[in-house]
Amino acid sequence: MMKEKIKKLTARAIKNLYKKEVEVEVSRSSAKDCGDYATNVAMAIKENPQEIAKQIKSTILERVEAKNGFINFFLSKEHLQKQVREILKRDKKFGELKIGKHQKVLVEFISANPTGPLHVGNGRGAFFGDCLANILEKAGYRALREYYINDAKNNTQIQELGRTALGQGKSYLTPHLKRVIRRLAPYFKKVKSESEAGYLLGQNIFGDIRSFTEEKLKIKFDLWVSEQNLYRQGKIKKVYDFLETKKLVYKKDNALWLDLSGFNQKDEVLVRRNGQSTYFLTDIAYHDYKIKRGFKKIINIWGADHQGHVSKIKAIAKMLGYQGDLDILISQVVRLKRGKISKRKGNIVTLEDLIDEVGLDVARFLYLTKSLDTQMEFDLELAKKQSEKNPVYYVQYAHARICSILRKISDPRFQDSNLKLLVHPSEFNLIKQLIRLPEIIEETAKDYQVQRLPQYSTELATAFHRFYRDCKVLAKDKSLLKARLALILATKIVLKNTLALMGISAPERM
RNA sequence: GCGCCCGUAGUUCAAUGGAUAGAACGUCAGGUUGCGGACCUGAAGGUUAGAGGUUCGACUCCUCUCGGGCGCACCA
Repeated sequence: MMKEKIKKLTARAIKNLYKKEVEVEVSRSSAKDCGDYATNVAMAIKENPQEIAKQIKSTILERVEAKNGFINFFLSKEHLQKQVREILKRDKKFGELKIGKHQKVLVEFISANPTGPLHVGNGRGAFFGDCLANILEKAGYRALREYYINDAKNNTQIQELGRTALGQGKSYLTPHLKRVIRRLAPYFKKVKSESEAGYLLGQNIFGDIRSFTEEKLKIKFDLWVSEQNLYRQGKIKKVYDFLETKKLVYKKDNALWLDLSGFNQKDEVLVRRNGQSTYFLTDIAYHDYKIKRGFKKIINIWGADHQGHVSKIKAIAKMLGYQGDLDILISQVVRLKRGKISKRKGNIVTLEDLIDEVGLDVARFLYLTKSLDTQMEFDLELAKKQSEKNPVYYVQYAHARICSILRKISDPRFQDSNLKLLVHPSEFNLIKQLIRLPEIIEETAKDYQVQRLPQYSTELATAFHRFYRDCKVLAKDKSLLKARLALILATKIVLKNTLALMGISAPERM
């Protein structure tokens, strides 16, 4: 990639001049008239930027300039023109990187409890997790999407669910829950205990969630890990024994506690007075199971209400000897314009309601635009209104526009296009946007700032719409037409790949 | 009280410690005898909550204050 080449060129120049080895940081130029890339290395090492700039020469660079202490790099026209062919050649693979080195990464997300349908808060983690997994795959990792099901018969919430199913519970019955219970009524008659009933009900609710995520959210999990299975397979007991041999377990008030003082955390109960394991113990077992599967990275995406749990699970990972990276991301609260979302209150708006209202593409885009750790407000009415005039459609329209032009071209061959004919500023501007995709993927795979994607897609679409205004594709000149045909085909590829990363469709007509 | 997150344009949100803090929507003013006007151009709109500090340079890092959110269970 460009950045790497420029880094090397600059580092070599510095080595020649000053005989030092330095780490050069190269970024996109942020200001106008400052070229395509820039580095602040001269300021960092307190040397003369002009002196360094003069030393750098390459065919990919038209010129190198020092300005305000920065060194600015201007890509050469030939190099840019060539990139169009590169994109066409790589097609669906354009943007793929090798930085992941085929290492296994686990992305666990949603993992909502079986208390009802997914709400708008779950949507955030859902789309974020799915998109992040897409990006990691594109960056060369092997990403596994996982949903953890809290379905154990031993689980207090499941038991409460069972009481509810048997008509003895005191929790609020959502219409959804009522429906499921009615559906299962004949089975509850045969059930022996509340935990059996709860388990049965839980399985059904998870079944609903599963088909909802697959069919409506278009998210395919690779694995649904069941808490109850962890019990069945003896994983809970095994990890408990491990902690005990480490002498980290002690008894107090007839309960068994985990000593976390070594990690500067409050101790936690593992086994209650009544003999039942806590969620904390099963979660340790679950993470042990994650670790044992050999992931280089483990990414957990949790809701804001689990934030207190983060440092504890990180401590646990250390305790269990995990060597990879454990990243726990907290998705901050999603608020509707009126009131906040809470499962305990009755009239929550479900994720399904939202998607029915604005459509999946719009929903995905609106969620993804915001950084995960800012609280976001979701104004349903506004989203609905915006569904007419909407950033998603803006991007999709660019794709549809290209398809519309393509329909008018009888001979779609582009292999012999003379790309040197692409010389208009709007053409260069468009190409410069196209070649950003690999950089976007690289950065996002590193820092998980997924909101970069919708932002980029908008900028890409803008570059295309401007090109469309300035340059007629269906030109009288046959060779010019061919060159521009190649350019719009490349644009189509990049738009499609970008939208695909977000899980958004690329329509041919709108 | 303690811990984590946040405070940026009228609104919703961006901005690897870098150059003149950017988009979208909204508002106002314009544009095609053109491949789809779901488009394009321009304008107005900011003391980045406030005060200190760190440094060549701070929306970004540190400290304090104010304001909002979320945690702090033998719930998950």
